[in-house]
Amino acid sequence: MPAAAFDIATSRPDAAPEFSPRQQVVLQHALTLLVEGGEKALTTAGLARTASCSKESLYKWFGDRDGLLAAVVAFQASQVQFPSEAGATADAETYRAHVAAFVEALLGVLFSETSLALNRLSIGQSNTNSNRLGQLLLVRGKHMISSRARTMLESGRRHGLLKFDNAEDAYQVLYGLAIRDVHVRLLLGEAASPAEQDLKSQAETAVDRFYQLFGA
Amino acid sequence: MPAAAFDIATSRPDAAPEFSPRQQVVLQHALTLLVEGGEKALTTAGLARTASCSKESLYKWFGDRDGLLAAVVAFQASQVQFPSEAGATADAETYRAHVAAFVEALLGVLFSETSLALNRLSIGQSNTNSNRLGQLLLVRGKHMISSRARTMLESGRRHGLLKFDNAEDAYQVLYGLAIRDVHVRLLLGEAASPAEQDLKSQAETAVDRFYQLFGA
DNA sequence: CCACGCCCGAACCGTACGGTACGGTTCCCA
DNA sequence: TGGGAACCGTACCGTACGGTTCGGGCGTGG
Repeated sequence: MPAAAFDIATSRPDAAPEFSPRQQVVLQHALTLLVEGGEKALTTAGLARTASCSKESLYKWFGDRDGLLAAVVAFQASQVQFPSEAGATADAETYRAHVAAFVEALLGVLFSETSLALNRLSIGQSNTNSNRLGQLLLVRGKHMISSRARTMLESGRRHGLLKFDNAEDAYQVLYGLAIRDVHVRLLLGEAASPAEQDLKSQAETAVDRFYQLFGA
Repeated sequence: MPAAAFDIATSRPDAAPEFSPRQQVVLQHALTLLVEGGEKALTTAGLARTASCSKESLYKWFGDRDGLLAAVVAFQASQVQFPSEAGATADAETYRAHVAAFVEALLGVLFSETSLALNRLSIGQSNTNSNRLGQLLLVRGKHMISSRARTMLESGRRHGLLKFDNAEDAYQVLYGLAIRDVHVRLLLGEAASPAEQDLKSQAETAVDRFYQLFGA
């Protein structure tokens, strides 16, 4: 076993994996294969052919197929970034707009084909491999977003715009109002309805209802 | 190809598949294997050994492995049933209790290991096989429940207990308030927190918030 | 100019698993 | 009692894919 094999499980979640440019190109190809054909479409031979690299290099870089999958997840997670919260002090309207923009961005990420493909992959593997992929997706994806959301909501509370006891709880409600069962239905392969594709208005109504529950 | 191969895709969704008792036993074994070890644990040879039947019978009954998986989904869907709505006329408190009971039952089903295993399976396969499993799960599972929920909510509206424009929309909100992102987190392999395991209180708070939004 | 390292492409190996074939047993029904 | 249907257990086949090995090309540094 090469010592340089990719092992995200033991690395710090905030440590950047720092893939080489060549590796990033290969990982992007892997991502494309995954989005197009699901997990079974991502074979080592197929990726080597598509990305014009050798299987030997794949195994040198990523250790084994599981390492490759983990690298794909980590790579894509590193690509996603949310709009950083603008100035901390803001009036009620712009704050609410910030919240709506956050929700819209969240919907945009979760409903993207890339995110769906990676979620399908991780969920499909979640009862094998001691579940590395699921943990990875949760830590690098959901938990990052959740912590970002909590600070946003806490800021709203400090400014007297929102009222709640538990920021995590409030975020979960916001999430539920926005996502409902659409995420799971998309994961199962159902196409989004036209109304569900209008992310902006979806976000608006979710924030409307959120303010009915938690507005000060 | 045997003409009797199991093909749910062309059968009416409300037509009972009617598996023979022997087949039901085998399907129950298959379900157990799936819950314990995920999809890769369900091999034709393994199932034949576990269920003490021959691979030849499996192929005669279900056509091929995909037919077997579809049969497992259909079988389990036929096992789940919700508490049928009690008397149509009810005062406000018992109606609200009905809604809470419905939500609690919904949580109980969705968070069960069996449901999670089948959802993982269907999601993992959702970009192959022209997506039979996902369709099956949606039609026999989610859509059934959703239609049941809509009639329940419509009844509440007729009795002047709830107020909304679109029953489907209202149900989606109720779903989102109750499930939030717990379902996906469980699908990804994260363990439920103690609070999340208290289905009754989870359902109560969800219904509380639902009434804040849609109570008459 | 040579040596070394990196990498590509292709051939190769082992295995796991889907699917099939077949002999033997049990049970039903004429 | 004979024949057939259903079924079990097992052996078998083909293939796809993860993983390894090897030869050759290309750039770099001494």
